[in-house]
Amino acid sequence: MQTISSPTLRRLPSYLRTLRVLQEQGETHVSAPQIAALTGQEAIVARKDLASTAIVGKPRVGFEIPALIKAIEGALGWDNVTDAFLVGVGNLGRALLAYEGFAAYGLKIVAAFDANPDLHGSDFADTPIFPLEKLVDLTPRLRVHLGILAVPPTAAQMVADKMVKAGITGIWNFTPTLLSVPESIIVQREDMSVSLSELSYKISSQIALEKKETA
Amino acid sequence: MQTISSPTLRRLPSYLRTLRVLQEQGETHVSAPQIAALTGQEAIVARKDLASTAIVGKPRVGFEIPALIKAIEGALGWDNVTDAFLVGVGNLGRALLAYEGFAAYGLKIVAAFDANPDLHGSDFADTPIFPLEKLVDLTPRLRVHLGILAVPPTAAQMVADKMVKAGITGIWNFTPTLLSVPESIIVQREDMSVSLSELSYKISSQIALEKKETA
DNA sequence: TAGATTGTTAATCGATTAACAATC
DNA sequence: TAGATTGTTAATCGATTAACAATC
Repeated sequence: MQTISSPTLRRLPSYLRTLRVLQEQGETHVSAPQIAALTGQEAIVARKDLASTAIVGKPRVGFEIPALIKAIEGALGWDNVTDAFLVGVGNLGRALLAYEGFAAYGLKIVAAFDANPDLHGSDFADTPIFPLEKLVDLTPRLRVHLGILAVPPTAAQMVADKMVKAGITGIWNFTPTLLSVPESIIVQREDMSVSLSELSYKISSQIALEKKETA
Repeated sequence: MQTISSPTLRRLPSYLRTLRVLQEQGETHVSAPQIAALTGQEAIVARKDLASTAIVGKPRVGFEIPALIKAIEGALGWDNVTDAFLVGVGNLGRALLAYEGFAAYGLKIVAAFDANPDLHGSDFADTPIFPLEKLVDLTPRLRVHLGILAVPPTAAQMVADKMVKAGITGIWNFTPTLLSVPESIIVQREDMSVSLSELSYKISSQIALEKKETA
């Protein structure tokens, strides 16, 4: 199995989204240049990205949409549903629990955990909320391998430790904290400041440019 | 002014966070290798990144923490507060409104907008919520240049058009929709599927590897 | 057939990493 | 002074982009 580069992985979801829309519209085939136009990419980029999923197309015709959807889902591991736990039912946690789009990514949050006793036993967005102490018990019982970390930064490492102890193999970290975990654990950061820094830089560069032009 | 590469921009926030912690702990100086260790980077990466902010350090001693913080904030445009609007007070919108960390990034959400009349006139996290129709009026009056888009995908383009019409120059897009806006408008995507695709791929690669080893 | 699109190889570009002299 | 760290130049690596023959 060839490996897929990170930039390609980050572009595949928008192709997939576009393909699903096209399929709903009754389209049967699509070309790489078409996908590129619909996702704001260069044609050569889309062509290369699709190639990395190992699907083959027909010159002049393009790709069969159902097969291409399957190929991308397969490449991303979104073809079978992954059960996940969420820890931290604050504002962000609730936003994640309520987000209906995860199903399209093969992700299902089957349970949530929080330290606040007032929440225990209740549901949010049809997901039951358990005490944090139950995490270590329930993870192996429900065979969950993915943990979503949405707790305050101060609790992040402590909860990550619990997740590792429980047998979680992947952590989606919505906390700005750098986690120290065993090497075998996969950690994916989802840090808004990372994205905001790019935006701020571009905006302040633009403002600096405008001032220069005015002067 | 030299430009700062995107990978560097994406690493600067975690350096900044670390520096602020060190400052609170009473530290006065820090070296690039120290910062690297605290943020999980290679020493050479941190050294190069810091160099791109144009700050100079002292061999053997490192950098003065207050000066370095100012340099990074300045490079990112986080040194003066940017006022922003948020449109879409759903679960995600509320999570963003309640997030206290934005202040550290020089970002302040001064008003929110929503189509739902039940919300109009009320506050969430001390931020007033206005009808969507007020957006075009209020943007120039409050001199806001940054819009945060947290509406359902179906409304994304329509709201983006309104933002552009109102005079917004930068859009932080939490929607999976590809926006069509004038070239001068800066759009930053914050798409969870992008991050999730990397994580899913790594997890399914790991599982594939384990199966291979077992076989 | 004609020609748009694919698959693939080569060229370019830019970021990462290495190397090392300067210096506090 | 000795040596850790800086600033900077060079080498490496990998992604993007270009080029083009194959093909439906």
